[in-house]
Amino acid sequence: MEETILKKARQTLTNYLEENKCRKTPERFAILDAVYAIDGHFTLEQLGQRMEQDNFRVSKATLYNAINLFMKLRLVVRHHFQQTTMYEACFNDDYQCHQICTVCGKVMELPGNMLSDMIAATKLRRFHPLGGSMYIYGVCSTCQAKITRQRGKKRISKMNNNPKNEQRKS
Amino acid sequence: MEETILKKARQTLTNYLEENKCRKTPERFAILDAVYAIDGHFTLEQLGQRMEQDNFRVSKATLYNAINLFMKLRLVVRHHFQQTTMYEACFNDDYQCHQICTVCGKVMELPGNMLSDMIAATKLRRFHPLGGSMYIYGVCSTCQAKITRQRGKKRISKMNNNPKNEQRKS
DNA sequence: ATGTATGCAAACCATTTGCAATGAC
DNA sequence: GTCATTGCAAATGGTTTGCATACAT
Repeated sequence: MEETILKKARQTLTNYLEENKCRKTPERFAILDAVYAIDGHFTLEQLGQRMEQDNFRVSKATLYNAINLFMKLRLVVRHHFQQTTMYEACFNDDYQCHQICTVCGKVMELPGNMLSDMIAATKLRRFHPLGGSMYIYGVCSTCQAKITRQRGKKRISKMNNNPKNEQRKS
Repeated sequence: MEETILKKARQTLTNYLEENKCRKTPERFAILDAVYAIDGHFTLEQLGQRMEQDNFRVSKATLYNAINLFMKLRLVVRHHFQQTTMYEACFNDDYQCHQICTVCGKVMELPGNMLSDMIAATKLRRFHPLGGSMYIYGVCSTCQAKITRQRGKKRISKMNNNPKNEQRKS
């Protein structure tokens, strides 16, 4: 995570807080720092743990409070993957693409610019777009390979079709 | 909702159940019928209510059981809008686009083919896409108009920036 | 007859809310 | 000093689970 990005994110937060007569509490900035220190997706739990490691304990209420604010300011996005909720820092990166394997649940990130280009090219009448998320579902190469191999052995293709297999967390 | 679509969806379900030695229970088909009888988004609560109106009561566990299966078969998709979870029938409509106003929370559906075209055009190395969802966030025309009007009156632009305003359900 | 699916209630996880105490301004 | 923000605990909403019963096969 680049230094500059964090600095800009902090500035965005500061601007908002000042503009709206909100308080610049140490918690808010500490949480923002933690968010931007994590690379990639994280749960709220993980965020809290990370902060404790840095000797800064905050309540869940405050975490949610801050995260909600950050989402509003588009400093953070939330994703609902299979059974888990994941957050992600997203400063200056308003468009994100995710590739999700419906068999193993693995999530891959793709460059967001393909999405922004596409939205820019689309005529959205009477709507001013500010960002977006895209989720592409399918089968990853690893699972595809497994399936092909299995199909070779058994004719009754059960193992990759039974929904119960994937209703549990990995 | 077209008759044919429901018929095909039922066939997909039948195929799956037979293929996987699952039971063709009346509940599963009744739930599928209800899902496809509803036009657009619905909550699980609403789905249950709709079924009760049709004199077919099912437990929540069974509703979730069926819905999870349908999601797996891509007969249904789930969306997490602001504070509520909404489901949607999606047979033969594997790509859906949603336009979400970040001010009032209104959700508009857009034709999914723009998304499928785009994904088709993208080289996803080593990934076999089966469907996708896209969410475009921004400000709708109504809210845009309100904001412009407000800005004219007050210079302190607070009303559309305070996150607390939108954390409540409309 | 067998074992899968259902219904119910309890458990669980993510998130919000109410309220008293703290601290930024 | 004032009021927004925090922390805590309780409440809420969505979803899953465990277990006894029902029923599709």
